[in-house]
Amino acid sequence: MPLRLTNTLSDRKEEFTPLTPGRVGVYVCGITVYDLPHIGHARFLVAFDTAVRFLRWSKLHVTYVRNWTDVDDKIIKRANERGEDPAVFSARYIEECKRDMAPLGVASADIEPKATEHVPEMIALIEKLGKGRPGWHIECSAMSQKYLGTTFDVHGGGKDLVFPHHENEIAQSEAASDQPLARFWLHNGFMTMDSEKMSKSLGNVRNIRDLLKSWDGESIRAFLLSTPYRHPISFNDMALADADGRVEYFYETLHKADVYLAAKKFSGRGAIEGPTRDAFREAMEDDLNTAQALAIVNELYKQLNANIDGKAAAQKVADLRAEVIDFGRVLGLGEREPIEAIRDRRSLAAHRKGIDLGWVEERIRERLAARKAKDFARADAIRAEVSAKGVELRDAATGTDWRVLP
RNA sequence: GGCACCGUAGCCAAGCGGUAAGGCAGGGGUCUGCAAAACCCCCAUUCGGCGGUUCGAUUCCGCCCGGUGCCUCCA
Repeated sequence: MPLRLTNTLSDRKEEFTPLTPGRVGVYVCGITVYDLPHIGHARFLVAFDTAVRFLRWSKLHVTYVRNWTDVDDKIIKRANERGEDPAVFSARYIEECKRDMAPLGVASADIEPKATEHVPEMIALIEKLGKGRPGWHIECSAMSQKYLGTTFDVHGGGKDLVFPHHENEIAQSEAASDQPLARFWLHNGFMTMDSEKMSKSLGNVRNIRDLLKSWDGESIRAFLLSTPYRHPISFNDMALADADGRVEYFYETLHKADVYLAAKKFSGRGAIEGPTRDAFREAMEDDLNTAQALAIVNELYKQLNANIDGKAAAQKVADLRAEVIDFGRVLGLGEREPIEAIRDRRSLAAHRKGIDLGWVEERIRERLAARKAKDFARADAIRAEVSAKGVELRDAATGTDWRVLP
């Protein structure tokens, strides 16, 4: 089945074929940098990052351009309020944005043009148009044309940009070039906060940096992918906790597989040509349905667990492991070294709940001694003690591990 | 007022013409000193309501009810 994308121009799913076979040009309207990025920014960044990952997984050569709008009235106003040079101000916020995007697995685009560095191009476009006005989204018209040509494959952005930003872009670009601007227009749906609009006046804007104090960036990404990119998505702590649990499950399973394969002294490679691969591809080909893709990945993780529990052949376990890793690369989930991810995530969770790591280790040592002495009453008392603090002890043949309860 | 979108099990959420994915919660089981984790089984005769089109509708059309967004250079 070919890739089908919902094109805002026609408001329907259309079969996607690149203008130049094998190559795709993607332009996404990026962030206007006057504050820290919020969860709504995370939504579009993750959505298009995933789209690009999938195109590349599909063996297409992608040129991904995502701009930084680093000059506009809001930026100038904000910089002036702080007595700062607008250029210095916006440059700083670009760095802050990058810092917050990294934990969400959002990679840099191939080209990240800045509006301030393309003023001559904007002026040239305006001159072509006759009477023109700086602003009116001319920056995206100028930059997309420069890096991707007058007509390119995909233009993306938030739903709010359909009008007036993208209408203006089309009007001025096409007036100047007499060619269609982009063939496919993709718009991600809005993020609401508990089904309510996220806005400064309502005081419910959540920036990524604050969220990262409590949650693993990958959990935030998993939450964002749990709904198709075009649908509205409602932010709430329970949905985030669900996503966090899913990421936990992924890494626990991967780690279990690693331990299993190491015990079997398996050093081969897994093959990734299973029937599930087709199902996964079809889900993504259906307008990048990450929710469906995630369900398929989940099913595969379950199989991986079942095979380990059932003491399956190492090759079978390695195959399944290779497959979940492969799909994970498209979704940007489960890409870290499992043991490190588990450790980092546990530290974050412990910090969130105010649990002292050293204290837990000490309790585990005490309990281990009690268990060796067959003093199970004492061992259970220690379990209850740490449990009261939100820590769960997990006994295994190799020793006692622990986790922070959700 | 104009224009969109949404309403699927207790909760989150796919599917959008062929007879309801997945997750959480819940119930039962295997395993376990205890406890988890993991796995297996169960959990919507039904998709806001009423009509219509169709051999067949959660999926298309109309109306109604409920929720949200845009129409101010907010992703």
